[in-house]
Amino acid sequence: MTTHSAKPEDKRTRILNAAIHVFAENGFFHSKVSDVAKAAGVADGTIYLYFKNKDDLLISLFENRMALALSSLEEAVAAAEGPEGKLRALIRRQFELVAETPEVAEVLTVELRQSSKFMKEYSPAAFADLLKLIAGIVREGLADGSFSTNIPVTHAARMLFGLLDEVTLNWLLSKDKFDITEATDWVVAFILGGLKQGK
Amino acid sequence: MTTHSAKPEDKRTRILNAAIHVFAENGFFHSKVSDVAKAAGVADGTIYLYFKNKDDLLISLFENRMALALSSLEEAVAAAEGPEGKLRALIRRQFELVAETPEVAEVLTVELRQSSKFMKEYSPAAFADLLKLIAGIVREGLADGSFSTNIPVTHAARMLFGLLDEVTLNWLLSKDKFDITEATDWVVAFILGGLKQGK
Amino acid sequence: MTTHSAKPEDKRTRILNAAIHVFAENGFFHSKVSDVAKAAGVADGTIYLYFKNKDDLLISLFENRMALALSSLEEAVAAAEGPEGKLRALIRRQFELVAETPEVAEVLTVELRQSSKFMKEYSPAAFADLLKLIAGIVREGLADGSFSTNIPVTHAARMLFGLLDEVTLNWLLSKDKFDITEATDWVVAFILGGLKQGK
Amino acid sequence: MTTHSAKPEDKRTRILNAAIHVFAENGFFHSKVSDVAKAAGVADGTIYLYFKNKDDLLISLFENRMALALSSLEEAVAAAEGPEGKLRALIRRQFELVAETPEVAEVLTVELRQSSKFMKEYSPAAFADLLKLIAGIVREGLADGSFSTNIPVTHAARMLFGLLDEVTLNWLLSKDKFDITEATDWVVAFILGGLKQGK
DNA sequence: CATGAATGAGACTTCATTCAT
DNA sequence: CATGAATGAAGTCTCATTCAT
Repeated sequence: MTTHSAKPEDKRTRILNAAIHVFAENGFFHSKVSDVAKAAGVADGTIYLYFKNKDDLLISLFENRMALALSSLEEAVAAAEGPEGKLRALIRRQFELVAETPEVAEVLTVELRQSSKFMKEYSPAAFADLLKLIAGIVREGLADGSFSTNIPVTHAARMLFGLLDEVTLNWLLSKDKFDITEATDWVVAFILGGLKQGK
Repeated sequence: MTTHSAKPEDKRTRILNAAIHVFAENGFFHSKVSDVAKAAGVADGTIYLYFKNKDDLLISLFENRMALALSSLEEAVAAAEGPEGKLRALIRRQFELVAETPEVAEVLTVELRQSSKFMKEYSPAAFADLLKLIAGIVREGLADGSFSTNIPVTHAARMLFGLLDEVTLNWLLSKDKFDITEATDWVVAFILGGLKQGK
Repeated sequence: MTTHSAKPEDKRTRILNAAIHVFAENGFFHSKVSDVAKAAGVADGTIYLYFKNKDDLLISLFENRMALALSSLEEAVAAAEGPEGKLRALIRRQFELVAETPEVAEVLTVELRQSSKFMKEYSPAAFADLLKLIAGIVREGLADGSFSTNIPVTHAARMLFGLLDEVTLNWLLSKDKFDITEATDWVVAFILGGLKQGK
Repeated sequence: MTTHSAKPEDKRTRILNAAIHVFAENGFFHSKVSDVAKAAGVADGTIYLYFKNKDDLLISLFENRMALALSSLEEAVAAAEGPEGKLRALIRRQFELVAETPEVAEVLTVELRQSSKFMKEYSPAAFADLLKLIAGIVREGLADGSFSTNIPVTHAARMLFGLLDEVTLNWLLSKDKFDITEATDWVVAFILGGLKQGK
């Protein structure tokens, strides 16, 4: 009756997964802890055995999922050749992730902004790492001559992130989802050539 | 005393201004209606004479401020020459607005995203108009040969918006604000030339 | 533009009439003073020039309408011959009044009970007068031998009132209103002969 | 301590009992949910674990108490012989119930009328059953010749109910309560013989 | 007299969190 | 470890009443 295999970790994960669903559906503020508990199939009080409070649940979720996303992106980048290839791989993988787990993307995209404002101090480590990943590619491109710009690298990285972020959000909110491959092409083209590409 | 009696509009405006402050400071969900009332120097109940409920206050605020921002941006664009000039004017004015009224920018940037998720259906008309403004410039540039890209115009416009949006957010959250003029230059450079500018 | 003929009394009456409508529709507790004002075509504050507060409005309304109803009932009774005739006249007039002004009946029937509980001490004078009117008929009937009962007259009067009251309420709440003449016949028959009439 | 742990039903019942007290004392509209909670010895929020809202509390109370009263009345009627005996038993039991639990009677008598107006559609099932019980006795009396009237049975039943209801209310509001036995006698006499009894 | 914008006390209700079992 | 009934603080909103015009 009781599966002994259910390690504590399992339950923590189940709660996080449930939280993703619930937060993606209703947003963090409109979500009730008891909804998460119900979705996770645990009692309300159980949440508090694994998380300090509701905020901690959101933060843990960010950390958990951003780390996952980041490593997936890093993996894709690592497997690609050259700055342009890496950039394309990064963007493509990002869109793949979004398409595979839109609920995760929704929470990360929508709630993170809100929260990083509130908890002001808070900004998930993985977020900084993502910026670093992007910056690294840009830096590499500048070094080997693939890219050429005098925009400070960190700012360029942020702009790239914002661009991806917005396209992601747009995709999440749109009814008739556009095609990921196409999206990748556009974004890469835009990033590489700006509005003067082909020139 | 100065102006003989406060017209209704005055009070509504005062409440909206107060709401901007309060929402920018604490975020919409952490703000209490009574805080807005206090900041506006009116009784709690007075809020409800001008707005249906707390949500309506936020929506009204969006509508009001986005319309103002939009007309300012349109004005700047209208005064500029050529697609590139217009693009630069748009971006520069955007950053000027952000620098002048960071609280407004904060609410529009942070809360709007959250809200466009919840009120899903809701999206301020002015937001669509802003996208149209951007798209118009891009289209003009494509027509006269200033720009050249095969990215669909609406998607390009969205990407431009996301890029601006993110840079804005980054500026708002950063402690040591970067210089607007520089920001304008970077962003324009990035948009026009992408990472291959100069090539 | 201003009809000078609108004597203060007119406005007071207008407010009372409006209150009848509103209270009958929504009940006293669910009715807003501003609804009454709107229905009366006056400003909210004007209500307070004629009535001390919301409760006073209800009380005044009771007094006003019960007095009207009472005098109508008294008139009907006075015009009738003999105890039986008077009883029948009373009952018939009661039903006529109910049919003519159901809203008034509704307020008097439904709200008065509630109120006589709250305002415990309060009980409109006209109500006592109505009981007296009924008691008088009973007493007259006992004196001339038309009636014969050893129930104390005041209690008999109360029972008669309750019976009428309930039939009235039933009529008000029922969809397919029964015929007044028939109702009169039944009630008179019941009162005169009880369940053993004809015996 | 006595009974090991309070079953949920216990707490629900405690709240209902508290509500009776509070509503009888102040009336439904003037009663605060927090007053009921205080009287029940529970937290405000606990009320909402057992009842949807304040209105539901009142409705549940009606249903609960009317059902109890009805079964008591039915029991009394069942134990009596013949239509007259049953009628007398019904009336006597009604007055006994009122004397034993005047607060319950007060709520049922005063608030029910108000409510059946508001919640218009709402009318407790037990109320209809009570009318059926009365109608059954009348019908039985007509069948065996104990009673004789050409008033439609359902209307007769309603009149009987109204009569009882009013006498009950009168007793509740009067200071020097009359004697139940006498009241039973009067009412029975009135119902059986009308004002012409003895004839 | 009349207005109606403004007030602000207070009610209902929600829900994060606790803790006895 | 897990539960989920209970808590009670806190927030939104209503509306009777006032008062400056």
